[in-house]
Amino acid sequence: MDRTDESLIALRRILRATEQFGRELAQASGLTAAQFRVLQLVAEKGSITAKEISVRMGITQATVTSLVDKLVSQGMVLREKSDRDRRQTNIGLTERGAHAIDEAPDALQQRYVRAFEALKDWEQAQVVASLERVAAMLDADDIDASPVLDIGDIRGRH
Amino acid sequence: MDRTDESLIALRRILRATEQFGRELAQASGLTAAQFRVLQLVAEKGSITAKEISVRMGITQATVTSLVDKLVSQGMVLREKSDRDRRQTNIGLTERGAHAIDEAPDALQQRYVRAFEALKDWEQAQVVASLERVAAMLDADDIDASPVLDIGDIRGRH
DNA sequence: TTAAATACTTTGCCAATCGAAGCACCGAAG
DNA sequence: CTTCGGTGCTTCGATTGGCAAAGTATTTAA
Repeated sequence: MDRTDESLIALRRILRATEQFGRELAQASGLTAAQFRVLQLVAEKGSITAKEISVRMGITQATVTSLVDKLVSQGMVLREKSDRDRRQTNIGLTERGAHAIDEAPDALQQRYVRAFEALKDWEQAQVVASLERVAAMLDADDIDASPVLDIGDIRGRH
Repeated sequence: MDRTDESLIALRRILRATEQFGRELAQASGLTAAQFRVLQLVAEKGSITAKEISVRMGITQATVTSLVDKLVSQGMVLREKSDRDRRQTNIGLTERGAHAIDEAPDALQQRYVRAFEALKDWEQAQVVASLERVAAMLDADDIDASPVLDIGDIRGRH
């Protein structure tokens, strides 16, 4: 088996583990993975528009609306019309939301974080470099958006 | 920002790109990502039971049934009662299924594969090593849950 | 002032997934 | 041979995430 296959297999393992991760998170926090990601974005920016969430997550606004609905009904975030532009809705974190962020992820990432931090310094550096490299190789957006000519030309219909 | 965060961010990028990947695959092949994974398992083993699919994919049998239903209705696979144990259903690949496997994935992995193969030898080695390491760190989770025997019982509430 | 663009919501749809309940079948214990 | 608990699968009813299209405000350009 060649290296390419090995790398694909490892990738698949990563994906699989992560899916599982997400399901456990759902269990543990009462939030689903998608809802949690929204919550993280809100927390990260303090206040954020639906539009920006949709762009950052790569989903449509309609979907954002429905995710935010769920978070609102759980009291995790709240909507507020923007004053600057009254078409916009700013989504902000509540106490509960902040609390959920603090609690939930910890349990989930802990294992990975611990293992990662147990690596030697140069090992960590190597892992980060490799992950970033892989991310770049996979990231279609990069390629679409970049002026690079040699890749992806044949792909056609998008 | 510390290395741990960097690695988590890169991981997230990988996941996101992969989701996108899946959606493109759905577009290109008429199969969804989940259906495609089932198809791959069938192809890999030649003939496989629903149970085994559910274990390998980490989903319930109910879900497998519905995925296989869709593949059957598209003529990609077929069901056959096992002779050895008539409770079991063996799921086998059709011509069309085999064909779909040959066609679809290629177009999709191409981007990654090309980029990967463009790396220098030592870079490839490093990427593979890092991915495997990360997979192992994430999988640790599985190890808790996966003594295949007790799965689904101990974990209880799902 | 009016028309086009933008930000969001609503509606109606589909896929993936689950748990619970049901059916068929196997194997072991009588 | 009959009965009964476990196993493999399907059915049913929900929920979530996701999308596209149409609708509602609101801003901006003409």
